[in-house]
Amino acid sequence: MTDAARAIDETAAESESLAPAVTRAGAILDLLAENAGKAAGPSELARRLGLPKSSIANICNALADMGLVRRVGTGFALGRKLAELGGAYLASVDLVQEFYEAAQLLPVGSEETIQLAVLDGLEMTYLARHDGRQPVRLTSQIGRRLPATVTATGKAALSSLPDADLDDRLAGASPLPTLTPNSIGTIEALRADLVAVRERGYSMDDEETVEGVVCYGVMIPGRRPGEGPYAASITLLKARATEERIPLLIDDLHRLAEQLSDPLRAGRVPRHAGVVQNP
Amino acid sequence: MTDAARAIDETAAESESLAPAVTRAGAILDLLAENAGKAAGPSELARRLGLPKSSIANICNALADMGLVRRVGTGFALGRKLAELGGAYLASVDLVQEFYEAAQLLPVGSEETIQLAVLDGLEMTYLARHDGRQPVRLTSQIGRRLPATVTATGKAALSSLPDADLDDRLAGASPLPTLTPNSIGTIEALRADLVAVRERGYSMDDEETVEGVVCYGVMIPGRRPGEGPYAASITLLKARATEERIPLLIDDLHRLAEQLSDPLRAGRVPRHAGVVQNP
DNA sequence: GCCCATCGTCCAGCATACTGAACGGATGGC
DNA sequence: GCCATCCGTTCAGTATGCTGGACGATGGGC
Repeated sequence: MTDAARAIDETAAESESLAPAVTRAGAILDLLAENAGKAAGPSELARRLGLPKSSIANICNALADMGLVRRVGTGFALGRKLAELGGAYLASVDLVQEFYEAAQLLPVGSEETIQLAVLDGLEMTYLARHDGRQPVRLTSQIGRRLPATVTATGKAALSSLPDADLDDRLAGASPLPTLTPNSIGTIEALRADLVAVRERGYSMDDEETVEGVVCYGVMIPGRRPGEGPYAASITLLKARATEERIPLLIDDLHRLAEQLSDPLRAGRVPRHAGVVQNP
Repeated sequence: MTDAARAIDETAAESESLAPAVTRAGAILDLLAENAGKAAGPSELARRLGLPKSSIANICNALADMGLVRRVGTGFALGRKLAELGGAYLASVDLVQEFYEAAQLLPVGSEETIQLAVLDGLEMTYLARHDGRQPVRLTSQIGRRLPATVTATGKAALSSLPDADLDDRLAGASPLPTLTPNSIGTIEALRADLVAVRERGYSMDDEETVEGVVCYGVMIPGRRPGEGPYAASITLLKARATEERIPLLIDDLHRLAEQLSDPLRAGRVPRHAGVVQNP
C-alpha cells in the first residue's frame, strides 16, 4: 500500500473514530513497524500520514513516556513495551501454549521447523514457531504477516472457509501478491488449489513463498466464535522433502491439528496416521 | 502495585501528557496485559483506572478497530496486532538477531536454555530465548518482566552500572521483591552480591527466581547511548549444574558476550576461555 | 417469577486537546 | 563562510473530543 493510499485510509478511519488520538497513535506504530529499525522524526511521520506535525509530536511524546516507542536521536522507533504486550497477548492465546508443548513431542516433525499462524483477512499472522534441529533461518519471525494465498498455513486456513466468506475476502483482491515465480497469482488458480487441499487433507507451498523451501500445512479450527481459523505448517528445505519423509510429516501435522482442536480428548486417546482433517 | 496506586500514577502521568487519550490507551493495554487471558469490560476498566466509563469505551473501540485489542464477548482483551508490533520491535534490535545466531553456535551452552534481557529500571525485560534440548519449560516467555535483583541477567546488568546510577535505581526500592526463600531481599545483600559478580566476572541465581533452577549471567553493553545494559543468561535445572559443566557454560557465556559486544572483531578473531567481562 | 443491581451504549454541553503559524537551531549546498 | 532549507519545539485560539447522566438490556438473588 502506498503512503498516499494509507493516508486516505487513516483519514477515513479517523473520521469515524471517537478517539482520534488513539487511532493516530496506532497508525504511527504501524508506520514505524513497516520501516522497523529506522527512526522517523515528527515531520516525516506527519508527511506520510497526512496529519499535522504538532499532533504527531504530542502523540509520539505520550507514546515515548509509556515506552511504546523509544527516542533514538531526535526521532522515534518502536519501543520495548511492545515486546511486553506482544508476549502477553501470545501468552493469553491457549493455542500458542499448547502448540509449543505438542510440537516438540511430534516423533518426526519435531526435528523440523513448525509454525502456527492465524488468518486475518487475506494475510496470515505467525504466532509461534518450533525450531527443529535443521538450521532453516529463512522462516518468518513471530508476529510477521505473509499473504495467505502463497503460504501453506494460509491455504490450509482458506480451504476451511465457507464459500461466501471466501468470496468476500477475495473480492477486489486481484491480482494476488506473489513472492516467487511459483506463487499462485490468480484467483482461479487459488480456487483450484483450495479444492485440492480439501481433497488431500493438507496444503502445500512448493517454493511459493521462498525459493528452495517447501511447506505443508493443516487447518486448526478457532475455539471461540469469530476467531479466524488457525493453521500449522512444517517448513523444510526442498532437498530434505523426500518421498519417504513427507508422509511422516503429514501424519505429524494431522496429529498436531487433532491435539490442538480438542486437546483433552486427543491427549487421552491418541490416534495416529490416517486422520482426516474435515470428517 | 495496587490498582489504587496505579490509578494515582496514571492520573499524575496524564496531567502532564499532551495526548491524554494515548496515555490512557496505554494504561488500558497495561491493565489487560496484567490479567492476560481474562477479558475486561468498560466498567471494570473504568473502575480500576479511575477514569470515566464513556472515555474508556471510546478508546477501547478505537483500539479494537485497529486490532490492538480484540472483543471477546462484550469485553476486551489484548489483540493480535500487538504480536505483530512486538515482533517488529524485536526484529529492529540488532542484538536480538545476533543473539539467536550466536547462541546456537555455542559448543556447550547451545544445549541449554539461553536468554537475552535488557535492564529497565529495576526489572529485566526478556527479549529472546534460545531453547536447548533440555526441556526446561519453566523459563520466561519473551516480553516478560522479572525483578532484576533476583535474576542472573538482572544482577549481571546491575553490576555494570556506575555507583550513582545504581543508587538512583535502588532509592526507595526497599524491601526488594522476592520470588523464593533464596531470593536476595535486602539492598545490603544485593550490593555485596554485585561486588562478587564484578570480581567473578559473571552473576549467579541459585534458586532465587524458581526453586530447583539455577542461572548464570553476563553483562552485554548497550550499543547506543541511553540504551540500558543488556545481559545473557544460561538456565538449567540445579541437578544438571555439575562442577564439570559449569565452567564450560561460563566460558560460553563470556564468548557470547564478547561476540555481541563487538560482533565484527569477535567473529574474525574468536577467543576462548578466560575472557574477563570488564577489561 | 419478580426485582434489583450492573452492564454497555447513547447524547448534548463544556472544558480541553488539537491545530496552524512562528521561533531558534542544525544541516548541507554553493 | 554564508544562506537557504528543513527540522523539532512552542504557543494561543478554537473546533472538538471528553464527560456525566440517562436509557435499555441482561442476569443473578431471593
